[in-house]
Amino acid sequence: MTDAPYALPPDWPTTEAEATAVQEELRGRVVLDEPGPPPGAPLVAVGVDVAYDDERDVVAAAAVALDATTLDVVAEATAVGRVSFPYVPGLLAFREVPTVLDALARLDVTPGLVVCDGYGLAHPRRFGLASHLGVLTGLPVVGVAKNPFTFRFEPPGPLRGDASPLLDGEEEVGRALRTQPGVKPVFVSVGHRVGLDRACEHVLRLAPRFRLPETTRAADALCRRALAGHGRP
DNA sequence: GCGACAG
DNA sequence: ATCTTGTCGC
Repeated sequence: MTDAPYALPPDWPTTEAEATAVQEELRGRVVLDEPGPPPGAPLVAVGVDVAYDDERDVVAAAAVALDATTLDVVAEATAVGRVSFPYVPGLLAFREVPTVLDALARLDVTPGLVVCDGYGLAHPRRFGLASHLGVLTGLPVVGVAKNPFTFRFEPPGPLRGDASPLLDGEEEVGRALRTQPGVKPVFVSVGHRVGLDRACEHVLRLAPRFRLPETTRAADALCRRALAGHGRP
């Protein structure tokens, strides 16, 4: 018997109370003292995202692997599942992780870095979607969100690459990063096995032209296609 | 106690 | 997340 790649734990929760307990358990296994993949070296960066059909209770996930230097797509995978958890702020991971793991398992390359929508450390309990994905896969994971959630920040400078701390009180839980000049920043936080400095360097490199990193854009487009192409060939 | 709150 | 056309601009 070999272990399936990226399998869910046997005690994966279905209720909010169970989820809180599982989250605490996983949080004890996060690794925050690794610098992460060096920005200069060759890297496969994988974007993951999900789309929902609330009518049919269906969720589609996509994983798209890019060469982080050329931004060429080197692999793609999708997975479709049932929505098995409600949207609860702070517990987003339990809604998205199962189907995302399926998509990652179907990818025929090993990710050097995973980029997901949402947060890692920038989370009420310091353990968001990116953190869950990191601990469950063992991969370096960074979270890139479009909104500041509940956190405060001073607007970063206007230039591409300018950044400012994302703050929970006095604590820097992430960074507001300007990926395009004069455009609203994205909100970067670390998930697992990556430091914030390198996380921002990678995100910046992955977003040479648009606000969101190409990993996110590619995964977003693919999961929407997967959802649409479901139910009628 | 209630609302706000990533996707 | 999702509901949603054309339109303005580089």
